[in-house]
Amino acid sequence: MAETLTGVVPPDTFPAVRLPESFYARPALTVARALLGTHLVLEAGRERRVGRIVETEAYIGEHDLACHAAKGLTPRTEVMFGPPGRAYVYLIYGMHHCFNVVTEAPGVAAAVLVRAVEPVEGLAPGVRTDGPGRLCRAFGITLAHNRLDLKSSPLYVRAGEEVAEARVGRGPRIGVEYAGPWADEPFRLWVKDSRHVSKAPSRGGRRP
DNA sequence: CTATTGATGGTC
DNA sequence: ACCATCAATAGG
Repeated sequence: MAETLTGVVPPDTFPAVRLPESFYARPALTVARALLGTHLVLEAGRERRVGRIVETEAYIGEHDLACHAAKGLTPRTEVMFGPPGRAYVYLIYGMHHCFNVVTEAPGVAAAVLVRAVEPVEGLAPGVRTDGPGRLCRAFGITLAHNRLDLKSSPLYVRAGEEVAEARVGRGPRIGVEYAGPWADEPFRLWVKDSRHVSKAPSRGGRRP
């Protein structure tokens, strides 16, 4: 297996494993589903960190009030208006980073938030990778990775094992209650039998 | 220039 | 339930 060469294999020894731009050039919800089971990879020097994506959320465009692009074209959202297959990384609450992949054709501002991965390689035992902030912390993903092209940079996604439809869970996105009717859209997807899916705060549990 | 606000997560 | 902590955004 390639793993036996970890640490001595130059970056881009296996460029073919990268998902092509055509993978990302589709509606965000389609990409969010297709990303389940794929591998997020970050090569930093001799280190390679890999996680199997088990939870995603789709932000489908400017009309989606939960999507940052609903603010229009700004310096922050510009990358979402650009070509598909780029990274959109932002800082939230002053301390956590969130990693997204840009989807759809240029001009359509949509993205998929990667909310959780299962450790596959290069991640210290016990380090949690459930939750968008925790997985970025584990990988070392920061604003320095914003706008990177996933098909030509050390940060990319490669094909993984298929996830059968029966194993896909679906529900409302987390933390977007401000988005009115869009908060209820079931644009969050996860692998049902994974222990590494983030624990979603229960909505609707609030009593008057 | 100042004010507000989070695609969160840890702690109480 | 509280809150740490700052980039981006809206508004003056």
